[in-house]
Amino acid sequence: MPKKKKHSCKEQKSSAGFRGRIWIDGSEGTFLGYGRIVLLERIREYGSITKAAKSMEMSYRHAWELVDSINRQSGKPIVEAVTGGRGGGGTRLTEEGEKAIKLFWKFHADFQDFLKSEEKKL
Amino acid sequence: MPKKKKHSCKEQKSSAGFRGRIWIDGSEGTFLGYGRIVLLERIREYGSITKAAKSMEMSYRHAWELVDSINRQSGKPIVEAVTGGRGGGGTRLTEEGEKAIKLFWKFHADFQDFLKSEEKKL
DNA sequence: GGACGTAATATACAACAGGGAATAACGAAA
DNA sequence: TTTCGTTATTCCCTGTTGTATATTACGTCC
Repeated sequence: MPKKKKHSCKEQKSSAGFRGRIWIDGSEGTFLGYGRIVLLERIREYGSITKAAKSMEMSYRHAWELVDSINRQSGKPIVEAVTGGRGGGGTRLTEEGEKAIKLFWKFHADFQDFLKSEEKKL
Repeated sequence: MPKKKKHSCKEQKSSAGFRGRIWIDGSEGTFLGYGRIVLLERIREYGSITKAAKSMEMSYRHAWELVDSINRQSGKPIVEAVTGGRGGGGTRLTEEGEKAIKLFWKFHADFQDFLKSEEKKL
């Protein structure tokens, strides 16, 4: 499992001076943000919270808390964990999770466009 | 000096699920954000970092560091401090500071519109 | 039944941001 | 010269946040 580039705020940064961050809120505050989305994608890729966390240089505990927060705030489960069994189990994304990721990236892309348009106004 | 409402993230929150925060970047990272702008406006109102900080329930130390960061990253000074003298001195906004505040609020208003339009797309 | 690797959970530890308090410097006004 | 309230600066303390570590639970495969 190769280590992937750690998420940093710079990935949110536009070329010029205007910057920002977006989230989708839930009942407990943040429901989905950039970091959580990356985590979900890594879980999809590795099928394991443990491996996903390691690939982001994030502690398992933190990753698990994020996943738990996401699931608690979603009507339908976003990720489903299997414990025990061959390989010890694992975690997979639900169809609802895929839809949530798509929704966030659309929001994110629109926001990048917004930042660009703001900078053009200068 | 009456205590004013402390800034909280909720002031950034839109009615529905889409939320976000914006900043204007400088050479050291954040140059102007929501909290810094409120601080500048309080300084304009009170003519004093001490009073401005108290009105926001922010420590003087923190307020001074923010002001210092703002001035360091701006070509022209944003706030000018006078030390000593009757009343101990004070701090006032420069014309450049006024322009910076206007610029940020415009950016902020555009962003609020953006959030609203995103929510309408749902 | 034992091994394996993961989820789930608790506890202790480290790092850091920010708060609070203390102090010196400052300079006009009385 | 003394007074005054502010700026500027330092030091210590605390709360929070996340890390590291250890332990238990789990279920399939050998």
